[in-house]
Amino acid sequence: MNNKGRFAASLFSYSPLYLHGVCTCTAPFYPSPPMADYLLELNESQRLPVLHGEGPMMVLAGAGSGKTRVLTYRIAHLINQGIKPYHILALTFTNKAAKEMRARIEALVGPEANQIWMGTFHSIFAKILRIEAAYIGYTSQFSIYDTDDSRSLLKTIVKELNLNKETYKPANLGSKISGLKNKFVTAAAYLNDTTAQEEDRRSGTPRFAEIYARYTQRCFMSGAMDFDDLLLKVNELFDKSSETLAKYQNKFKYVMVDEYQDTNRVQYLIIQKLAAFHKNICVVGDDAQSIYAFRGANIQNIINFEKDYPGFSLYKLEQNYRSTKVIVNASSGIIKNNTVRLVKEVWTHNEDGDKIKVLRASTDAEEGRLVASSIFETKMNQKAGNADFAILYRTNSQSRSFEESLRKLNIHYRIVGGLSFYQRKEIKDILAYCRLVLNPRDEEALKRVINYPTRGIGDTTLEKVAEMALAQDCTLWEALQMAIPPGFAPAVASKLRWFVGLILQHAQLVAYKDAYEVALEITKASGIMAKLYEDKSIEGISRYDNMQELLAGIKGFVEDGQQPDKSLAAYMQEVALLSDLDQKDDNADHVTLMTVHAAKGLEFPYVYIVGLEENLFPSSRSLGSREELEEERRLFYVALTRAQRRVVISHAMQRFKYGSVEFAEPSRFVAELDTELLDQQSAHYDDFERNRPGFVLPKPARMVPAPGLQRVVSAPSATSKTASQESAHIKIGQKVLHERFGKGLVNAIDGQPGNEKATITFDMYGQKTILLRFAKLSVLQ
DNA sequence: CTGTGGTGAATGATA
DNA sequence: TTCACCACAG
Repeated sequence: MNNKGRFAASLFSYSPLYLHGVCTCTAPFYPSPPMADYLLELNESQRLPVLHGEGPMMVLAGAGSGKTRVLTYRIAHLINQGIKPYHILALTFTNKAAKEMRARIEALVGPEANQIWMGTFHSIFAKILRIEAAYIGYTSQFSIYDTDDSRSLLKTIVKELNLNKETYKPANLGSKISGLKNKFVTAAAYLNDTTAQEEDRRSGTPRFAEIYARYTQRCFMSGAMDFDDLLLKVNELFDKSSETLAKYQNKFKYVMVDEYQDTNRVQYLIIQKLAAFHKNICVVGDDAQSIYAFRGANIQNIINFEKDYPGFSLYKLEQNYRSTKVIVNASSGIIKNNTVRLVKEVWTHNEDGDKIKVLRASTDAEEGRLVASSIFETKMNQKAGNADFAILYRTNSQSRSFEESLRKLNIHYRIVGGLSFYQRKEIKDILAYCRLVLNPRDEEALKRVINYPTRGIGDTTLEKVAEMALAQDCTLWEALQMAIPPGFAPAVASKLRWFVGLILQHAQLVAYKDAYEVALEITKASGIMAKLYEDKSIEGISRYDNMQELLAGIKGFVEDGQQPDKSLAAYMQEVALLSDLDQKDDNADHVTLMTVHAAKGLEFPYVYIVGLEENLFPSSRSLGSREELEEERRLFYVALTRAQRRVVISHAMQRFKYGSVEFAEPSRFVAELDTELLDQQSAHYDDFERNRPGFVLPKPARMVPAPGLQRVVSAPSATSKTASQESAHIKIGQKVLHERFGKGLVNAIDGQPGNEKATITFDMYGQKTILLRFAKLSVLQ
């Protein structure tokens, strides 16, 4: 009857079979009305999913193909068709994306757009959990533990169990627990899993199961959930109470999921449950942009989608509107090196555009200078503004050299990510007071502030209280209240009493004062304000300013007309799940510096992808498995596809790591770029580098005059040995030594002169194809 | 109990 | 390089 099944069957393939049909679909559910204006703004393959009526559907969308647009218009269209906005659930990746989408929908359908349930998985689920908390033994005032809180709790537990903190590192325990939770393995399930525990014994952490169980129990006692719990508990809720599930199934007649490729197992299960009744589920994603496997995202979810909804409609968006042909072709070429892919071919009508530049720097500092001066130059030549540029790196710690160089050229920049505002100590301290006022059982918040500012409640005292809590199997807060008469010197007891009173007093304010008033009063009464005010050091002043900024932010929240609930609880709920990407966008003109992960979903005319070195990008931690390496490659794909007009890539030959210099070689991803799309600039090497033993100077490429502020380095002298000269020595049958792969035998050489590729069988690593231009090879015998 | 200074370990991306 | 933790002196 239809051909959907056939397409569904060929959706996933290890050796991709390209289908040229752009889309398969049934006729739109709704009889075609006179086409609304907004539908004319879409191309054919975008319009079809927008018009899709009921029933499950998936939109596979290439980068820059208008995925968000489709989602936005589809929701708007549903509302125009008479669907009530509060029957629509839309799950996005960031709060910012949700906000923007809501604004665009509002422009199409009017103010009722604010009734759509739209937000991140975490924020929507937190909202549901606040409403339904009683079903799972929580109150609606539960706290949300961030990563630091979780780690600190784990640390306490390890200490309580008298375990070695070297073998049981909080960070490792935390990520293991998170991984389990995302795979839907609860502590109870883990305790029953003898195989897993056997594995723990073998790996030297036999008591892991116990720690996991205790962690879970302590979170529960503290009335707290960690990030993973926000998902896990919703699932638990729906399992426990079928009426609650039915309520939400009925409420959310239409379920939309953006960035579906980045959902994990628990998210998948919840979506499946919610959509089980109406089956009006619409997922949008791009397998090539799946970059969160490390936190449990599972490509399997896309395959499961076929199994769960065998008759689903598949739509593909393959026309890229964002980037030039060079960029589209380069990124497609990169992603083709992955074996696991879905069937999709991205193309564009856009102009060819500039070739991709590769900047080579001798050091990370020079990389910063080269990139900054290239931005400077481009700004002049192209009349571009700062905001047209982005510098994307693999790790946050790489930002420094770019910051310095940009600052020297007086180019304004903004760093996204890294230490966010809400992660700063002074901010977290104030928020911990707020948390405590709302939920005094919150152990982590309590430990954080009971002696901050210092008020004579030291470690010994706290330890005593903790012992009592442990003995009585109650929370610190409860122990604190009953502990006051016995066992404490009168002076200490009165300090404890004072603290309890402080919290209780403000807890009462919550009922009738708004978030700003409560926060301001607790900041004053606790002594934080005075403490921060006293400190007149540079950092101290900035801490005080941050406090003021936080208070101003809370005031802004309270005064926001859009915000119906002005309570402290409402504010805290908002703030706990903010990510750095959600920062209020200011319109100032600055270059954006961020990780590639953070750049997902964004676009910039000029994109600099930096630090393209082995062991950095791809990360050294990814080299162990094909899956992880392919994720790195998708990450590079994401980076490339952020660019609209021009991509510049850079790498350094040496960089600072742990405060000392490490040598680096160019990333394999650079070699994977089609050389026809590359425009190589000259390399800059200092003498130190050139004298390094075993160093082979790459083939000098076309010299490009450095911009005025750039130190000009002369071309390699005639006496230095170039790679092309070196590679001339390399013939078939030759034995060679490679810096990383060791000894090998050359089987074949092909490619253009100056760009030869050699196929070499290495003793240790097997056969590899290597670009001689990049390889550090020396000839044996 | 508090504050300081020294030592040692860590840098993968995130809600 | 930077941060976290520990020991020690006040």
